[in-house]
Amino acid sequence: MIKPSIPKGTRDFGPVIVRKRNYIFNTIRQVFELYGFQPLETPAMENLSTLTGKYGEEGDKLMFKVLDNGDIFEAAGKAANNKELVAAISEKALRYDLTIPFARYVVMNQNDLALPFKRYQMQPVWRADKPQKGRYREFYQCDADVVGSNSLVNEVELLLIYDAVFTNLGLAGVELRVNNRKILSGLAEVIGKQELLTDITISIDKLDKIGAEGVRKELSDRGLSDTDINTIEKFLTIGGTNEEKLNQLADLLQSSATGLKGIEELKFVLNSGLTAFNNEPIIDVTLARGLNYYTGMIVEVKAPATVKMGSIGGGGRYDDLTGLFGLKGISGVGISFGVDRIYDVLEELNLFPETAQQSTKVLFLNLGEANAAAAFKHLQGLRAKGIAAEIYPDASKMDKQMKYANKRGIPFVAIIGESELSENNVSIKNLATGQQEKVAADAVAHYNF
RNA sequence: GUGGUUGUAGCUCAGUUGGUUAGAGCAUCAGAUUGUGGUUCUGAGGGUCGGGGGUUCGAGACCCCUCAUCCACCCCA
Repeated sequence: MIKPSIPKGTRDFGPVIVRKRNYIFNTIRQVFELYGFQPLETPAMENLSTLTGKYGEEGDKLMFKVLDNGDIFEAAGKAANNKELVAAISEKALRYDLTIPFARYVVMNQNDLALPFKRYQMQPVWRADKPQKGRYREFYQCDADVVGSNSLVNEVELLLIYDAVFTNLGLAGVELRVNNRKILSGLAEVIGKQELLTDITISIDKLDKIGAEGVRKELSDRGLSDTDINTIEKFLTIGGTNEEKLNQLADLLQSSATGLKGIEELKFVLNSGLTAFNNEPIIDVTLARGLNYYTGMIVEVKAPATVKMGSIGGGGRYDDLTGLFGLKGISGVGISFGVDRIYDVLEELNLFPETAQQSTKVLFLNLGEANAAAAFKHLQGLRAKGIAAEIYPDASKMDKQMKYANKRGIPFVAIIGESELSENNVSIKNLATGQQEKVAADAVAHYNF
């Protein structure tokens, strides 16, 4: 006998969990649709050539490659090294994220798409990472992106989507943190070390984790002078209200045109006057985000301070994403929801509504052929009214059927035994209260389950 | 890729300095109960102690290898 198991870093989602996950997916989807985003699905596999090189060296390593069919033995023999071997025996790989397939789609369909194109996509992606807490080899991403528009109105709309989704999920106290890559570029410019921009952002991004001292040390290791580090430290300690932060930034970055542009952009996004937020976005100058293709606004959503959880969503503007596939000059901006983490937060704060956890409302007990036949009429009547109802398929002992209802979490049991059959009524028992009442047969469809 | 943790029943875990037939709770099944679940009582089934090798009169325990697991780092969602 083989001991059943699933691959490392993958998960089964049982009925209870799928329901709760769907509640999150549905809430997000509903908001995406309300804001005019259109659904897109792309294949689980992409051509290896579409994906390689798009996520850096690390990404290529973490990509799941799909073995070619047929005789790979012969092809493998001709390979001289690992890289050639992979090329010889694999031409497809599992989707690594949703953004690159989206870019590929836009380029392939550029003649048919009405730009700006607003799409959302909720599908699993795969990474051959070493699994650990909150980190899996198969996980879902929920992205919404706009391509083909430089307007900052898109940034505002995407922030509103975050605001709406978390409001609809009943998750109060989330923090929408925003920054702008141009501000970080401006900082590097002011220091005169533009070539170290990536190193600077990577270090700054770790401030929460390793503290000011840690950042200092890392910056120094990456080749920055004490004067540079002092400037960066001054930058990192910028505080106060959004307006005060913007003023301090303007002061610090006055010699950088790029930096000032970033400040202008942030100002617009925050004070567009277009609308009001439930969760007002907060400027966080230390926000950097790892991906270095971002070029404008960047955003990250932090879970309420009461739960120990990092980011539950993030995104930003990137220029020229489709340039990789030969379509230049198309700018995009997008956001992403971390569904697994949102799930954990809702679970911890007990925020899943009852309706997200219930399936069948009524179970009709099966007490023999004639009784079951009577039950069937009620079943169809209830289903027509949108009430989930089912009958226990076997005429088992009553107590077994009751136990089944209990275990399934079905709130009501309907009993049609000999006496009910002759009296033309149904006994309906509420399993939560233990109370039971007889309801006339023709009134069952109107019963308040 | 680096460092560490833990592998014993379906699940969560006990198991003393190495010593007879490896235990508990939960879960499962049956009965108490031929029309009433969630509470209670009685009983039953269920384990090659992750796998392989070694030390020993004797290994679940000690040693080596290996596999799996979870956690941290790197990186990321």
